[in-house]
Amino acid sequence: MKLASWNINSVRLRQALVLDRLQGLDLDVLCLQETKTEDQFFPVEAFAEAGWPHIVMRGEKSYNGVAIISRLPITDSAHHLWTGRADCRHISATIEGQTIHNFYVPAGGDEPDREVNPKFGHKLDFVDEMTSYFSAQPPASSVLVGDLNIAPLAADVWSTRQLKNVVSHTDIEREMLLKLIDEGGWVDAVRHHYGEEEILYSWWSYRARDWQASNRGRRLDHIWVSADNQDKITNIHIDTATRGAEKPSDHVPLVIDLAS
DNA sequence: ATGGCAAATTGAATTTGA
Repeated sequence: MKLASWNINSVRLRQALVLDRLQGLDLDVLCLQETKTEDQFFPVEAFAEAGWPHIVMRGEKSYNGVAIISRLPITDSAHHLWTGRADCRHISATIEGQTIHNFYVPAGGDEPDREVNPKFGHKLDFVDEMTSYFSAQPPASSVLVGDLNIAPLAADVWSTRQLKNVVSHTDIEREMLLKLIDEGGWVDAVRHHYGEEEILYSWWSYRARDWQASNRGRRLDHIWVSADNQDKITNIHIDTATRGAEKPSDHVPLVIDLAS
């Protein structure tokens, strides 16, 4: 199965780009985040006509939103309300016996202090709940993908020193994400493939004059697999070129090939 | 420790992202 994760930053605005990448990357499954579209307006017909008719989504107006687009049948789908909120930050689907979890973890606002910034508290609570959830029911035949909004390793950011107090790379977030991987029973498939030293990014800010020249990226998007899937990883690809598309998302697709 | 931007919504300014 060839599966990708991509924060699309509006699926309606970038519908053509999604179709282009589905075809160009020859994907079986695409997990989207930040679709920013209510379910009734999701462009299901366009994807179905192109050969990806199996779609589950949870969207809302303006914010958040997740979807799983597949050319293989989806035999089950579910979601969980993390931190008790009905926001659209998680959906799961079963495809060819694999349970695929698609997450959009809260960004966390600007100030890395939950006392003055409730959004940061929400983010920490969200990750903490994910840890409890997966610790209690260790994943098997599972894949977890998404925009987790945390770059855990030094080689996941352009400057670990300069981002030390910037939300997404603070010590507490880095520790909590590594704890979630460890206690939740996951393997970071991208690091398993590339090692811990290689500099890897999945997001480049819109604010740079030239994203490629400044290259101040962060690895905020992730693909993890359950331990029993570890030896089934046959390839990992970060589709950096997509950041240079016309009207791009600020995130790029991450792709995994998983042997059946 | 940013910020030179972008998207969606409501009606040119605000919120959110990271």
